[in-house]
Amino acid sequence: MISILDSNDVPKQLTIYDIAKEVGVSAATVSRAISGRGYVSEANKTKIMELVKKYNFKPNTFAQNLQAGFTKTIGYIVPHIGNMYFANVYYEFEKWASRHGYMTILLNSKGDYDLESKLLNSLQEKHVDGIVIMGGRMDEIHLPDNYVKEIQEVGKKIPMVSCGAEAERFGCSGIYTDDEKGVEELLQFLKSRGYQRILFTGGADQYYPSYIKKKAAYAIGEKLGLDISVRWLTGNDVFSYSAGYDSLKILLEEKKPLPEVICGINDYVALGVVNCALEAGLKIPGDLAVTGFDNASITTMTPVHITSISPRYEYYGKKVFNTLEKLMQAQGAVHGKTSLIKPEIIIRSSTI
Amino acid sequence: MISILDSNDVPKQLTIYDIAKEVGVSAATVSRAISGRGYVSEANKTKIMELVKKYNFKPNTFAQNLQAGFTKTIGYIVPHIGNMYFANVYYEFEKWASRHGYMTILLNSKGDYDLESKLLNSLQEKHVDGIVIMGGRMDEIHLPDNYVKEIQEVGKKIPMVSCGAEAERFGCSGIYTDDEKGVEELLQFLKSRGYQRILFTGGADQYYPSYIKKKAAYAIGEKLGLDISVRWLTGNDVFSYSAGYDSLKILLEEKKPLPEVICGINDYVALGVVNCALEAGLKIPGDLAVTGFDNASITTMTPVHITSISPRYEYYGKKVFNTLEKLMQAQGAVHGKTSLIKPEIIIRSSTI
DNA sequence: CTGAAAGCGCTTACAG
DNA sequence: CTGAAAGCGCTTACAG
Repeated sequence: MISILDSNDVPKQLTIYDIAKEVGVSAATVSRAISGRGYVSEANKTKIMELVKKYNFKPNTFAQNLQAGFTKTIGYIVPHIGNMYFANVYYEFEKWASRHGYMTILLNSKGDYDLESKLLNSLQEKHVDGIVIMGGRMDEIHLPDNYVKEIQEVGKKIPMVSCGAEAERFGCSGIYTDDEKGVEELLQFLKSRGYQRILFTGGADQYYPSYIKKKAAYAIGEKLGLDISVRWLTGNDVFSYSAGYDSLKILLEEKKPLPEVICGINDYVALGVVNCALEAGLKIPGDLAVTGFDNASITTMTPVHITSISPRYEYYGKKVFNTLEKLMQAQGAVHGKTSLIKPEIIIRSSTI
Repeated sequence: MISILDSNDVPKQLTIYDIAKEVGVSAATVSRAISGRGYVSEANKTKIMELVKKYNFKPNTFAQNLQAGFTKTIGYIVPHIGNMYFANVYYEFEKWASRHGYMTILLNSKGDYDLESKLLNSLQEKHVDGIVIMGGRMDEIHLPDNYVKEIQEVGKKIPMVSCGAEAERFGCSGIYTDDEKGVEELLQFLKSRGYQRILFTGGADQYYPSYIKKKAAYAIGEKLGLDISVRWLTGNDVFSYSAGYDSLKILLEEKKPLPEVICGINDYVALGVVNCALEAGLKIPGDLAVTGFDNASITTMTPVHITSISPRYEYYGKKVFNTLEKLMQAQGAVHGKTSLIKPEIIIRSSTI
C-alpha cells in the first residue's frame, strides 16, 4: 500500500515512520540507512532498502530542507525564455545545476521591473539557495535607484549572480560576455578580410550591451584604422528582426553609399539586414557583408549563413553555475567582481 | 539586525520567534497576523507588521509546506528549452502558474529517456504538487513498456499533465494540439486557393505529431479531392531546418515535377524549404507555396513570411495550467482524457 | 483576542 | 549498532 487513506480519503504520504514500523526499527535507523550517514547493521539496512524500493519511497525533501537549512533550489529570472539567448544560457546552466542536485525555478519577467520585484520576493519566500538574474534591469544603464537597492538587499541575503555588465553596482557577482573583446575580434577579422567601412546597427544607448559595443567599436576601429559608424534605432523593438530589416531599408531609401559591412547588434537584427538586402537584390557578401552577435541557431537558417560572435553558451552556463555554487557553499559569501567571458567569432558565408 | 551571527559566523534566519519576542507576543500570534487567518488585535497586528516590513521578513516556505502538505511547486520537463515550441508554451504556462502562487522548476531532458526518468525521480523527491511533461517519450509511438509504466506510476502519486498525443496510455491527463483539425484547416485553405498537388515533408512515422498529420493528410486530402503525398526523411534530425532544406534539394535533383505546395512538419522545416527554393531561383509563392506548423517567430524572419498553423500558445499554456491546477486541487484526482486544442491558421505570404 | 502544545517529516548529537 | 529526544520554522485546533 503506497498510500494509506485516512478518514477524508486524502492519500497520506509514506514516511520513514511507516518504513520503521514495518521493519521493526526506529525512524532514526531508517534515516541513517537511507542517507548512508551513521552506522546501520547490514541486516537492517537490507530490510529497509528493500521496502524503500518496494514502495518507491522518497524522503520528503522539505522536511530535510527545514532541518538542513538549505533547499537545493535556485531561482532564475529572465525577461522571456522564448529569446534564444536566454534559452541557450539557461539550458547549459540547468544541466550543471541538475547534475549537482539543484533544481532551478525559471521565471519570466517580461523585462517588467515591478514584476521582477515580485518574482524576487517570491524567490526569497521560497528561500532558494541562490539566484541568477539575466537581462531586464541588469542591462539598463539609467536604472532608478530603488531598483538597484532592491537587488543589493536581496544579494546580501541570498547568493546572487547577475548576468549583465556592471554587476558591481548591484554588489553581486557577475558573469558577462566580454563585449569589448567580441567587438575587437570582429573588427580584427573584418580588417583582415579587407573591409573598411563598417556600420553597427540595432541597439540603443540606454542598454549596456549596446553601449559597450558602440564604445568599443569606435575605440578599436580607430586603433585599427577602420571607418566605423553607428546608427542606433528609435522605438521599442530595437533588438528585433524588424529593427534590422527597417534599418537597411531606411539606409537604402537614403540612396547614400552603403557601408561594406553591417554589424547587427544581435543575430535577429543581422538576419533582418540579410533578408532586406536579399530582397533588394543585393548579393551577400558580394555587395554587402553582414555579421551578428550571439551565435543563435537562426544564423544558419538563412540562404547565407551569418558570421557571428558566440558567447560560448556551454562555457557561459557552466561558469554561471560554478560561480553561484561557490557563493552558495561559502556561508556569508563575499561577492567577487564581474568575470568577463571571452567570446569567439564563428565565421560563416555572410562575410568574405 | 537582519541576520544574527552565531558562533560560527553563519547568518541565522530570522523567524517568527524573533518577531514574537521583540513585540512581546507568542509565535502563534505572529503567525496569525502574517497569514491573516484567526484573530489578532489591531494593536498587535500593527506592531508585528511594522517589524515584518522593517526586517523584510519572509516566513520560511518550507516550514509552511511541511505543515500544509503541499509545496506550491510544479515540475516541468521539456527536451530542450531552446526549441521555440517548448519555450512558447512554457512562457505562457509559467505566467499563469506565477499568478496563482506556483513556482515552476524547468528541466531539460534532451529527449533522453533515462535522464527523463532521473528528473522525474528528483521531482518526486521534491514533492512537487504537479508535473507537466512535453515532448520526449510523450511523442514516441513505440515506447518501451517500462517507460510507459513509469509515467503511470508517477501519475498515480502526483497530478500530471502530458502534452502529447495519446496521453491515455500513461493514465494521465493530456493537453494537445488537435493536429487533425490543423491539417484539415490547412488543406481546406489550400484548396480554397486552388492548390491541388500537396507534399508533406519533414517528419518520421515513429512520432505521434508526424503520424497523426500524415494520416489526416491522406484522409482529408481524399475527402477534399486533393493530390496528397507524404515524404518523410530518414536520419536523426528530421524536424530541423536542414531536414527541410535537404528535402527540397533532393526533390529538385530528382527533376520530377514539383508539387504546388510543400507543407513542412514544423516551421523550421518549412523555413529550410523556403530557403532552398529561393536559392534555386524559385519564386514563392509563384513557383512553389510553402507552409509550416507551430507559428514560430521565424515564420516572419524570412524574405517570404510563412503561412503556419498556430497552436495558440497563450491558450495552450493557460489550458495546461488550468488542467493541472484542477488535478492538484482535487485530492485523489481523477485524470481526464486528452483535450485537444483547436489550432488556427495564420495566413502569410508564402501561399497565394 | 491570546498562548501553550502538538504536529508536519526528517536529522543528528547523545547515551547506551 | 540503536533508540529516545530535541529541533528545523511554521500552523492550527484547543482552552482560556
